[in-house]
Parts: sequence; structure tokens; C-alpha cells
Amino acid sequence: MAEQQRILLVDDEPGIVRALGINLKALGYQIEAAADGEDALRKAADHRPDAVILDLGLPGIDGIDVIRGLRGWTSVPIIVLSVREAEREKIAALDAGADDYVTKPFGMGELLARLRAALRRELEPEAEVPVLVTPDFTIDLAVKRVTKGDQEIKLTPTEWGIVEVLVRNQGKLVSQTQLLKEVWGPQYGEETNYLRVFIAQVRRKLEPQPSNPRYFLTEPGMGYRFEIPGSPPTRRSHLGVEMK
Amino acid sequence: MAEQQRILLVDDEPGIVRALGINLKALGYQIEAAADGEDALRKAADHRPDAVILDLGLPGIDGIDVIRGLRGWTSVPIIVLSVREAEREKIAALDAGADDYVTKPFGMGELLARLRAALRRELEPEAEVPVLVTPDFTIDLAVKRVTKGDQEIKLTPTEWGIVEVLVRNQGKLVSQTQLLKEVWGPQYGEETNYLRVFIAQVRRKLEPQPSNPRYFLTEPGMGYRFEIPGSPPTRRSHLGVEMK
DNA sequence: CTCGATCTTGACGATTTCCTAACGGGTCAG
DNA sequence: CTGACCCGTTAGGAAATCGTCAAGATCGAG
Repeated sequence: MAEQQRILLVDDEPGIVRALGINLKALGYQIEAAADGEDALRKAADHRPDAVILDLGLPGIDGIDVIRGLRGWTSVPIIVLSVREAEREKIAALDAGADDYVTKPFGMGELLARLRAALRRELEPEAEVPVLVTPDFTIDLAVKRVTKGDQEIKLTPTEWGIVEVLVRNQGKLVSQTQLLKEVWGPQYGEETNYLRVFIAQVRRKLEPQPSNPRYFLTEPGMGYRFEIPGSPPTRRSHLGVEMK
Repeated sequence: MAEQQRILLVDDEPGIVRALGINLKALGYQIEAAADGEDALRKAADHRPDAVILDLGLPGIDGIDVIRGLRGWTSVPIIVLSVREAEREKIAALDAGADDYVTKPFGMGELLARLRAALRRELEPEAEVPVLVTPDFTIDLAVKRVTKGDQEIKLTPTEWGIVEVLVRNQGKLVSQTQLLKEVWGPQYGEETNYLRVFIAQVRRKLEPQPSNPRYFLTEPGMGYRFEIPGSPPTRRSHLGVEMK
């Protein structure tokens, strides 16, 4: 119970980091700090924080991309800090996967309350393996890299988006609209022709035999499914009850 | 697809309710409105919304108490609206169990984005949708997959729709019109010949002896019923999954 | 500005799925 | 027995979906 909760604090302003850090530590949280986007993604993968507090105004990578990068493989709560009041920015951050958006200047008490609210929700640990290995290629969700044999396969952002969503839902059927919404954004849902183009692209790059897909399967009329051949029968030791 | 998500909208200002309601409906949400705290708690219990948008400035019960009332039995996402900028208020609401706090006036886009964020989180818990196992086949509703022995059975969207509705109502009789409406859409109800065709198709794929159905039973003149032979006398737990 | 990479869009056969209509076999009442 | 009714079965053509290709459109880098 007394398990300390880990917070990843991403901000390039030393003042904020110090102030927040002191407060959080005093409250019994364990703090990890990162000063830019790459660092944040790396440390998140290393330390598996229970929550991330992320300043959008970072040098280097765009803050939104950091959110997407995290969301690729983890559902850790993300609270975004920003000086920008612009609504567009808020919506973009939230739709990218942020859980909350706080504009600076903010009250420390409020931020802490929002942090508590976020942590309260995340009771389930959900130990995932962010790296997936198949006989034909390897996908590292945290680092966003695909290797085939020993050489790296380069995917465009959209291609990666598709791979990511399908792999995260491994074995599960993902409907076209769900896939579109998750990769292109919530306002999409009908443009199934995009999918056809990009699925084909992905297969061309990853499938050993693109015209006969073994991993990225089409379920006609329903959606797509990622699956490692030979594993489906082994599913569900979880709570599945056999009645042989 | 695309089950409509239900939103409970609690506010005593008709203007806000109308504006929000129109927007939300246009986006495909199903709206329930309540004007005061008691009403809100009652309607939440009745309709089991997927999210609650709650104005703190209500007549009658204090908004904070509404939050507590809800949190007593549900973890539905609660987004609080308030004119009060006071930090004390925010902290109180968040610590009482609210998921988010938006101060009026707010941008519609932002609120909608926050709503999406809240709904997205709630979607995760993948509520233990049990796998249904029979001696002849296995149906995994979450993953949308049917296996017979060790090989996969491919179902078309309509076939799957029928199986899903019947299995969800396991043991219960589903009338023809109900089945038609649930699978084809609300404007259907008379086209019982569709059913004959697709039920036959399903039986051909799943029943060990299609001409003598053991699972997908016809209730002449009334409708259809899914049932696992040997189980009807005893009361099964929720979805036919048994604790050995 | 040009170039290259990426994403959009439209169009085309090939395939799959759906609708439709017709037939036949049960059951039941008259 | 006969006809009405309901259900199962079958099959062919209509309609939707999918994979594929290739030509714009867009954007950032140089």
C-alpha cells in the first residue's frame, strides 16, 4: 500500500521543476525529471511512471508528439501544462491522448488535485510488453521501431499509426471506423479508402508475402486484425474457463 | 457498430442544456438531461450513462454531494462545470471524485475534447467480457472471433450481428422484430425472410448438425433463442462462464 | 524555387456479402 | 384432404467492400 507513486515531470523551466518537485516529494511521490521530449520518452520507458506531467512548450520535439509517443504503448495518465490558452491547442493535446490540460499560471493545489484525480483512476497496473516479436519482424512500441531480420524498416507516421493501433489490440478485431478515429482523429470515420491504401503499404513493408497477409488480416466488412500466426489457439488462460 | 454513448447532462440553465445538448446529439451521443441533484442521481441510476456533465451551481443538493452520491456506486467519468474559479472549489470537486473541472465560460470545442478524453479512458477497462465456451465452438465477444475446435470460423458482419445479439441474450427469447432492429437498424422489423436466411447461415457454420439445431433454436411464431444444451435448468452465471 | 517524401483522392476489376424470390416441408384448423 | 402459415433451403444477380495503381496535393528541407 505504501508503495510510492512515480511521477515523470517534463519541463524545461528549472523554476517550475523545482517548485513542483519539492511539493510532490513532500507529498510522498517519487519524482523523475526530464527536460525535453526525447528524454521524456526514454525515461518513461525506463521508469514506467504512474503519471506524467508534461509542459507543452518544450525545445526539440513538439509536446503533442510526446503525447502520441507515450500513447503508443502506455495508458499512463498525462497532465499537460501550457501557457497557451488557445482552444485549438487544448483540443489537439486532449485528442492526442492527454488526460488533462492545465494553463499556466496554475494553482499548485489545483494541479495536485488534478493529479490525484488522474492517479485515482489508474488503479490497474497493466504490465504490458512494449516490444513484440514475430518470426518475421520485431516491433518496439516504446521506441517506435520496426526491424525485419537485422535491418530497420522505415515507416511513415501514418503507417506507424496503423501498425501501432493494430498491434496494441493484438488479436482483437479493430473496426474501420475505430482505426480511422484512432489514427486520423475523432472527426474521421468514413474514409475507408485511406485504410485500404495504408494497410497495403504496411503489408508491402512487413508481410513476407504481401498479397497473402499472415499478420495484418482483413476481416471483410468488419475491420482489420493483427495476429501472430500460430498463437490464437493459445489465447485466454486469463479467465477463460474450459468446459471440455 | 458505433454503439451510441449516453451522456447525462445536469444543469439548471436551459440555455446551456440546449446548446450542449444540440452539439452532443449532433455528434452522435445520446443525451439525458437532469435539472437538479436528486434528478441527476436518479437518472444516473436508471440510465447508466457513459459520462456525466455536471454543473455545480444547482438548486437543491450541493453539487459536491452529487459527485459523492455518484461515486458511491459508479466510476462513470464526471466532468464538472462551474462559474467559480476559486481553487478551493476545484480541489473539493476533484477530490470528491470528479474527473475534470471546466470553468464557465468555456469553449465548446474544449469541453467536447475533454469529454472525449474522459470517455476514451473509460473505454479501456475492457470489462471482462467473458469468452463463451460450448462443447462445439467458442465465441469471444470482445475480440469478435469464433472458433470451432482449433480452427477459426469466419462470420460476415450480418452473421456476426445475429450471433452477438442472441449470445448477449443467452437463454432469453429474442423476438424477430427485435433481432431485425438490432442487427439491421431501427427502420426494419418486418423482413423476417432476412432472418431465415442468415439464421440458416449461422447454423451451417456453427451447429454440429445444422438441420437439428442445438444452440440457435427457433421458437415458432415468436423468435429465436440461443442456449447451451444442458445448461438451461440450472441458473448460469452471467454469460455462461462457469467457475468450475 | 525545386525536390522528395508523404498523404489524399479517384478509378478499376476482383471478390465478398447481401438482398430477393421461389420452392418445399412441416404443422394446424377447418 | 386442403389451404394457410411459418420456417428452412437454395441460388443468382445486385450491391458493397477490398486491393491496387497512379495521378494530384501538400509540406518541409535544401
